[in-house]
Amino acid sequence: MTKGKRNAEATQAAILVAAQNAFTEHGFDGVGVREIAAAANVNVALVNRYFGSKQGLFNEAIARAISAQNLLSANRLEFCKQLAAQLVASGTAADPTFDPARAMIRSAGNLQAEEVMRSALEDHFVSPLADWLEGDDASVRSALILTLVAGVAVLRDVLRLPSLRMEDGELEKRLETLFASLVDPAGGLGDVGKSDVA
Amino acid sequence: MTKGKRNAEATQAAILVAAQNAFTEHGFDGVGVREIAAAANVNVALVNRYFGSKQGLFNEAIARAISAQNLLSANRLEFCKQLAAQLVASGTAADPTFDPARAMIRSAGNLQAEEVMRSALEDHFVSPLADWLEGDDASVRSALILTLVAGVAVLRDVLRLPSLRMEDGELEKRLETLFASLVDPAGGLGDVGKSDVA
DNA sequence: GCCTCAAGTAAACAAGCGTTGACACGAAGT
DNA sequence: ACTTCGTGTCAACGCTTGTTTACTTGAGGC
Repeated sequence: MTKGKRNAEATQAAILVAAQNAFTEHGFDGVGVREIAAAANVNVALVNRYFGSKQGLFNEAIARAISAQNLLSANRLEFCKQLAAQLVASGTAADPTFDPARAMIRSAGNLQAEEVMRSALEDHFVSPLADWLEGDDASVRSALILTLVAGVAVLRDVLRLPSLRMEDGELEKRLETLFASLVDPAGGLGDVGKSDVA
Repeated sequence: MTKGKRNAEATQAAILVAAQNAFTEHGFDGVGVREIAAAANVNVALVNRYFGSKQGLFNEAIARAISAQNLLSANRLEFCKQLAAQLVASGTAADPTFDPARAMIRSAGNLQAEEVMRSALEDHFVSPLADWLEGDDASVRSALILTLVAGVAVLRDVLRLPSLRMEDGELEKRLETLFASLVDPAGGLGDVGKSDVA
């Protein structure tokens, strides 16, 4: 099957991988199809042949990424720990890797890309997570968990904000705590009798 | 001074406003200088004359916005309330308005824009806020507050994630709680049941 | 009036973009 | 051997981009 030459499957895969890496680093508008094709050692025209358009390629890239991860298997405490750990660990790879979060943030300027990302995140992240949370305002709490993930992706992985790139230990602990307060249906909400900040 | 015609000051202002609105809606790469000039009822060449380049125009737009807001005057509780309220209120204006957060998110794909935004946020938001917080890990806590702001900007204002666009009351309450837990140096960290105030 | 310089205009530049159609290759089917 | 068709190549299309150059217009100083 994999002959190395004249193999459509391998070519499509190569294009997809190159596109994912490129989108991660430069976003949808920041990279051209010629660059992607060159990185995949493939002719430009093949991008349009196999994926219809640059937009189609982006859609496919996002779709593959979203449907490939599942964090909901662990118990509630483990979920918080794993999510926090994964967040502070991301962006540490030396060689360019596909990071869906970064790719999405960097493509947030494109209107069509926004649409793809909205439905992908709502259907494959917020909604399942809300079901799993199983409490009051599960929808809002789920969305707020994604909010933290997105915020970290923006400031730490994309903008590389100095304050978020050191003291990883403290950061991870704080994130874990925040997640925990959102996983718990009560979650520090309730009456303001105690815990007063003034 | 303001004669309506052949007024350099007014022209620069018009270009800047048009640019701010355009960047808010389409991001740096999503809008052309011709569109901006047209929206400002101004010739294209004047953009480069008065701001040097499209990049210079963007820098000026961000710089003006960042140095124009200050939320740190209130006490700690009020700060949380105001920030949460401002977050859920943003993006409700009917006519196009300049929203620095949205403009930045939508421009996150551009490398030079990233640099401007990084230093602007670090110097004029995270750093002052960290000083104001005055506790252990003030830097991390400050950055995490901005993380929530950025996350909401991404998901609610840019991607318009359905889950974050309803139940505004609950959302605001939850955000306020999260902010409070980050403003408080202990902030739910450490052993359970304690919430000492400095 | 006249001169001068800032303010505004028009047109073109060079480069890049996504996309497409016509063509060459190469292996499999008969 | 010859046809067939999926695969890959090449060159160009039309369009948009940011920027610049040469030019025209307008208002104030003398």
